[in-house]
Amino acid sequence: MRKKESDKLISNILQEWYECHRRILPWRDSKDPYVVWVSEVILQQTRVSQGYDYFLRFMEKFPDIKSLARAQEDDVLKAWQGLGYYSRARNLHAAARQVMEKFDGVFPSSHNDILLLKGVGEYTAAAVASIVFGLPYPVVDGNVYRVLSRLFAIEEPIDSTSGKKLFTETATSILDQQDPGNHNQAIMELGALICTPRLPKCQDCPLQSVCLAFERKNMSDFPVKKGKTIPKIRYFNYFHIEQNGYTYIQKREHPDIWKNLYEFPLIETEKQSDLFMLQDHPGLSTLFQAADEIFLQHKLRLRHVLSHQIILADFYRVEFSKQEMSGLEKKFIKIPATSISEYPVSRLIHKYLETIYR
DNA sequence: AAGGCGGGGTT
DNA sequence: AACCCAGCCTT
Repeated sequence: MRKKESDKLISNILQEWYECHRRILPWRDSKDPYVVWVSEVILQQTRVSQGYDYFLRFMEKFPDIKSLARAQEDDVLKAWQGLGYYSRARNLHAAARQVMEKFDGVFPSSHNDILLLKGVGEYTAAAVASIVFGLPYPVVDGNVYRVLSRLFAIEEPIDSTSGKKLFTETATSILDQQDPGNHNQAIMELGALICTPRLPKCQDCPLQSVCLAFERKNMSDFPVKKGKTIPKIRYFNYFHIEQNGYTYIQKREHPDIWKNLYEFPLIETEKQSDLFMLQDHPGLSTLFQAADEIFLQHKLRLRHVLSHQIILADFYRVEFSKQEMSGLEKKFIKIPATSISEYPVSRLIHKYLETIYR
């Protein structure tokens, strides 16, 4: 299909605007695939302002793909602590080892091979392929959905299979084959700075004169989305033990929130529990097998709001009638209380520790 | 095709 | 309070 003149015009406008208005960012225009890859993964579902410092610290701690591949997963997760979507860190780490083993330590340079890496989907593969290797693949992220749906008044839902296909085709049609990397960054930057979700800055937009949504004054109707997820409420009861300067933690290993992060011993209940319900809870004696008597003291209640879950967390201090609690270290990891800061934990646990030890 | 996975900023 | 962010993976 021959590219239409209007498509070339749009790309030219985008790139001219980009040249003047682009932000200076540490990963911008790097031709090191590792740098671009790490930045793209950090920026998945994450704003630049939120990921910026994480990127700098991550690159300082893991300067190249070898150092990342050599690292312990715990250390990678620690560098990711607080950023969320921790599968990104686990996959990034696994993919670094993939590159060392399957690609002999050289980051793959074809779109197909990049796509084989764990945690790399269509978006990230297109971003790295175009920005680093100059390959003509269009990025289709949240920014692009927004810009294109407004520009062409596309009412197809972006969270449908047909919609993804249509938007990818549209992005392909306007893609600058000569400089796909610059074009891709330009359209994303416009989405981030001008064509924002609410109150888009149409008065500053270089595409105003060719934007259908602007012409119809219905920018807020785009993009169309059908699904909305209702957050699920969960009740976590954490048990904080501290004996002789030691505390006990465990690793969340199930496919659930915060997989492979650390936390205190936990009982999750169907409903909100209180001190008395937990004292009699059969799970409590199971959790601390050998204990004769268990004394609980409620310390803190935190409401942790996420986009797909609301976690109501109660924290209890635990003491036992017997001084020596052998057997506890069989189920849990016994560590000096002060060294919990060396382990990757969720924001929820972090908030608790901050409150208690302040 | 649908649901799960974090945390924080903007309006 | 609702929305959504340089998405990906599993079921």
